[in-house]
Amino acid sequence: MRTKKIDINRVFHALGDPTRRAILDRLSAGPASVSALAGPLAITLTAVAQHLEILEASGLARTEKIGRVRTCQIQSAGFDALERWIADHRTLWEKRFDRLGQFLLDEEEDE
Amino acid sequence: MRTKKIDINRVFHALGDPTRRAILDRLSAGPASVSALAGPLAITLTAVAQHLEILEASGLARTEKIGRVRTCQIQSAGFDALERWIADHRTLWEKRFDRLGQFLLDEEEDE
DNA sequence: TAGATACTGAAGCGCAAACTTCACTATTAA
DNA sequence: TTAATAGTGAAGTTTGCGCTTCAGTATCTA
Repeated sequence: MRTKKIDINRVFHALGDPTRRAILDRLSAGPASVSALAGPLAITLTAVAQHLEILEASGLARTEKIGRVRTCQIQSAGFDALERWIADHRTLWEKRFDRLGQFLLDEEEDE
Repeated sequence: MRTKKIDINRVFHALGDPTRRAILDRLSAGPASVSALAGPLAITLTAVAQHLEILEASGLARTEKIGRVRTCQIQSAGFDALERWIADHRTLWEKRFDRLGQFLLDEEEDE
C-alpha cells in the first residue's frame, strides 16, 4: 500500500493553531460535517472550511463531499509523519546525551 | 522526579516555525552557543535569541549562561508532552475506527 | 417550483509574529 | 586598560494568517 507523501512543515503549521486542534479533537470522536464542526466553534463556516483545507493538505484529515454535505474525518498519515519526526530527533540526541547531566538539571529545575 | 508543566499549545506553536526546527536539528547533534546556532541561519543573533526564548518556554530546549556565552541544549519535556498528545488522540479515534473504510480510502488515494 | 440548507470563492481587514536595527552591558583577551 | 567578543533590550517594519463579509452555486425538501 503506497502512502501519500507528507510535508512535515505543513503538519507542524497545521497543528500550531488551537482551532485546528479543536477540530481534530472533535473528529477524534467520529466523522462530522463542516456545519457540525463550526457549531461549537465561534467562527464562520468559511473559516472552518479554510482550516479543513489546511488539515487536508497536511494529511491530518480527509474530506469527501456527498450531495451538499462535506463529511470530514481524521487521517493517520499526518500523525504518522509527526511520530516519525519525533522518533528521529529523539534517537539522534538521546544517543549522545549525558544522562547524569540532564538528571541533575531536572532536579535543579524543581525549585 | 517532578516534571515542569508543559503547555502543549506553546509546544505546537514553537514547532510550527521552520527556523526553530532547524535550531532543534542543530541541537540534536549537541549543545551550542547562540552564535554557533546563528551561524548557518541567515538571521541576526537577536532573532536567534528570540527563537530560543520560545523554545525554552515550550520545554523543547534549555539554556544556561556561563560568562558571556549562553549554551543551549535540547530538553525532553516538550517532546514528551508532544508524544503524549499524539498517543492520546490516536487511541481516541483508532478505537472507533472503521478500518475497512479507511483501507478503501487509502487505496483510492493512490491514483 | 419555491425556499431552505450546505457549502464555496473572492476580496479585504487587523493583528500577531518573525525579523531588523541600533544602542547597550558584561565578559574575556591582548 | 583597551579592544574584541557574546549576548541583551527596546522599538519599529513587514508579512502572513485567521477571520470576516457578501455574493454566489449546488442540493435537498415541501
